[in-house]
Amino acid sequence: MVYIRLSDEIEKYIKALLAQSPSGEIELQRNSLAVYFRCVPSQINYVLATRFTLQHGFLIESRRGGGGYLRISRLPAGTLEELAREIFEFVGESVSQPDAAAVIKRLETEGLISVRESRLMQAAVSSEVIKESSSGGNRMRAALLKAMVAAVLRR
Amino acid sequence: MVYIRLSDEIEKYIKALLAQSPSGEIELQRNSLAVYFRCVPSQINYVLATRFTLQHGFLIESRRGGGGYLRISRLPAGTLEELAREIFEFVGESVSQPDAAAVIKRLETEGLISVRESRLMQAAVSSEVIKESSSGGNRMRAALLKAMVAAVLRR
DNA sequence: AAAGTTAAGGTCAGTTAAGGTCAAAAAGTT
DNA sequence: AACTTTTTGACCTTAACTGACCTTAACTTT
Repeated sequence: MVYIRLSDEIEKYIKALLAQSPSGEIELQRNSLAVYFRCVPSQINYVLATRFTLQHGFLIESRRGGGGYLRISRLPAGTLEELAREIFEFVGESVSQPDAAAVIKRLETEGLISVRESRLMQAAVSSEVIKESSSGGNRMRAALLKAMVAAVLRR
Repeated sequence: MVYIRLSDEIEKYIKALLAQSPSGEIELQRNSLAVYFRCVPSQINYVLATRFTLQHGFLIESRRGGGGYLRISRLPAGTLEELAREIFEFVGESVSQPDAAAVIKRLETEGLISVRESRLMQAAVSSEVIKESSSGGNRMRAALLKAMVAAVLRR
């Protein structure tokens, strides 16, 4: 049971830092973080790329060279309508399962949908469900996700 | 001839673990289990597929890759859940759109799901969504509906 | 000022560690 | 014998992690 995923630890650490920051923004150095977690620096990039994307509601800015840094900011919550529009834009004709999951998770953490609703939607876009429909799973999932967002949106 | 069926042993083992878990949910690794029972890993999938389905009252979630796991949860038992079980039974491998709609409507009038959740589910099983996936829409819808009911059910 | 050095962060391909799928062989049942 | 269930193994996909190599910026030296 002791499968400590380094990536998960780093994710938690960054989120804790963010939670403590009143501005919702932190600045840190990739190398220092890597030293702290005794890992290779590119591990940090992996974590950022898999858990702190725009879809997850985060913005990463950085600067190279001497005195370089990573700035991670939590994007401010919009209204359900705004977010929905963004999501429609992003989803387009096709979404992967992880992207869909990130979007739903974001809706939940923004408090726009309940935990139950989140689970509902996650279930609907899960790979197990999608693979039942032999055809282009991603295309189908996109239609599904959009329809569900629209449903929650409806007054 | 009292041959010991490996699958039965694995089933018993998992159920014992579940019984000991206060949350009704356990997380384990397929490989470790396979090593424990000295069998091929895919044997675990067989057991899960034949004895831990939604109809049996279990929900399987999993994650691949490094640090992957199998999460097995027992769906809560009670009168409400009886209904869910009935629905799984009724839905089976395939449902029409009107049947699916009726099922959802029933869940709503029984007070088991909220109006929003109902709309969510209706949206998901709507014909427009389903026909996006050219293949057997009814089969797909069945899987979808079952997964969603399970999702709302889960504690 | 130009060149060199050092201190960052970025990319990407490769390795390892999981779980998933499927079809065929084996075992058991009727 | 025919049928069903179980078991196996070859092959696949995904996630985590690593290291070699690249780019950019600041600092130092000539």
